[in-house]
Amino acid sequence: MAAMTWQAVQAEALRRIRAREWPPGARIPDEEDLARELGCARATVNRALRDLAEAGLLERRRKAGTHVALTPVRKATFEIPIIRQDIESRGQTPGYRLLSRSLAPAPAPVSALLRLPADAPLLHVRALHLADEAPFCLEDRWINPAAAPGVETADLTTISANEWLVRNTAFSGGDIDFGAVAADAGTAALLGCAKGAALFEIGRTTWAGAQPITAVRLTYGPGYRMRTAI
Amino acid sequence: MAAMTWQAVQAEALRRIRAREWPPGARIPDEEDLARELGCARATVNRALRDLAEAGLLERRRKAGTHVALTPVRKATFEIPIIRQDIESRGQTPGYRLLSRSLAPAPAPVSALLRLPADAPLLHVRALHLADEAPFCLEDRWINPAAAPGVETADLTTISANEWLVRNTAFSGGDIDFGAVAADAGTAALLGCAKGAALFEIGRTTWAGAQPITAVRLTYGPGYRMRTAI
DNA sequence: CAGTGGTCTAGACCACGGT
DNA sequence: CCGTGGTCTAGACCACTGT
Repeated sequence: MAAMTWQAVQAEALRRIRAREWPPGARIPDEEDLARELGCARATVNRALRDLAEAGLLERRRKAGTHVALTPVRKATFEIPIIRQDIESRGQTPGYRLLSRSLAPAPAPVSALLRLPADAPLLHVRALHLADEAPFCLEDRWINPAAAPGVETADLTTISANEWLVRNTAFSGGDIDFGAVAADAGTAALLGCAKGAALFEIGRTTWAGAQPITAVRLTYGPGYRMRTAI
Repeated sequence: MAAMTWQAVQAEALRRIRAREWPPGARIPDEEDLARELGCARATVNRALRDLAEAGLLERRRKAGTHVALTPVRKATFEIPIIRQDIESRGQTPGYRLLSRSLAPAPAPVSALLRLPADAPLLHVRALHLADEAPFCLEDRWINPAAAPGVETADLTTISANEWLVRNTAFSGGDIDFGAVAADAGTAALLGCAKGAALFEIGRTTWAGAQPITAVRLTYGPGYRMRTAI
C-alpha cells in the first residue's frame, strides 16, 4: 500500500463507488479513517475527494461528512477556442472577411443584455469566418468601446474582433447559450445555405467585473456540431 | 499581509494578469519567490496557480516555469442534468411518456458509434419529455443490455431510461455533441412544431470503461436554449 | 545537470453546521 | 457543542524538461 498518490486514492474511491461498495446516498468514512486505511496523509485523501466532489460524484459537508451523490450530475467542460483555432484543429484553412463595422446605438435587446442605456453607442461588427474558402460561421458582435479602449482604431479586417478582444481586454466572466435557429434570407446568402435551414447558434456575453465588454452571436453553417468529452 | 489564503493569492495573481503587470506570454516568478513575497507557504501558491492553469490562464511546465497564456482559452463547464431536473429548474412541471420500447439490432450508425457488432441486439427506447404538459424533448436511445443488467425488466413507463441508467449503471466517460437539425415529419408531430423547424439536438454516448452503455439523441422543441456561465 | 513544478507528510488551527 | 471538512505550514523528495 506504499506510494499512495492522490490519483490512486481517487481511483480507489471511484472503484468503490462504481462497485457499489459505497452505494448512492451512503456516507463514506472520514478523511482521517481513509487516510489511515490507505496509508497516506489526510491531505492526500482530501485532494482526491475534493475533485470527486467537484465532479458531482460526492457531496461533502462539514460535520455531515461525505456522501455518495444520489444522482450524479455529470459535468462536461468544453473549450471556447478562437474560431480560427477551431477551424485549424479541424485540419482546414481558416479565412476571415469583415462584412461591416459601425458605431451605432445598439438595439434594445442588445443593450438590455449588456445592461447599458438604450442609446449607448456601441461598435457593431459583422464578419464571416471561412474554412477552406467555404463559409463556416457568421459573427455578429456588439462591443462596448468603454471596456475595450483602442478597439475603435483597431484594424479588424485582418484580425477578427474575437481575437482582438481576447488579446486586448481582461474579461472576468460571462454567459453562453446554445440553440438552433432557422436561417433567414441574409444569413442563408452569406453562409451559402437554403433559407430556413437549421443552424447551430452560440450567444455569448462577456464582462470585466460589472462592466460589459461584448455580446456576440455566432451562427454556424449547416451540419456544424460542437463536440466534447465527459 | 497576514492570513494569506489560496483564494487571496489567486485573486492577486488574477489582478496582475488583468492589469498586465504580468503581460501575456511573460514568465511569472517562481512559486518559492511568490510565497516569500506574499508571505505564505509554497503549497498555498501552488494551490492558487494550479486552478488558474486548469482554467487556461496560465501555462505551467517544470523547469520552464509559469507563463501567462498568450491566448487564454476560456473553458466553460455545464451540467448535464436529468431532463426531469432540467424542467423542474425552469419552474415547470415535468412529464414523461414512453413511446416505444423494443429489443432489436441497432442500425449501422448506432452500432458503429458504440463499437458493437452490427447485429448486436440493443434495447431501443423512444420517449417524450413534457414540460407543463407541452412537448419538451424527444429522447431516442439505444441501450446495451450487457452493460445495464436489469434494464430489460425495468419499468420505463414511469421512470425515464435516462434516470434509470444514471441510478443503476456505473459509467466512466463518454462523448457529447451539439448541433441543429431540421424537424422531420415524425419529430414535428411529436414535438408539436412545424416540419422543417430548427431544433437543438444533443447526442451522447456513454461508456463503462471500454464497454458501451448507451447512445442517445435528445431533440428539443423549438426555441430551446442551453445556458451556462463562464 | 539543475531548476522548477508536482506531490506527500505530520501537525495545526479554523469554519461550518448538525445535534 | 463538537465532529468534520477546509486550509495553512515547513520541509522533503520526486519527475519532468530545458540547457
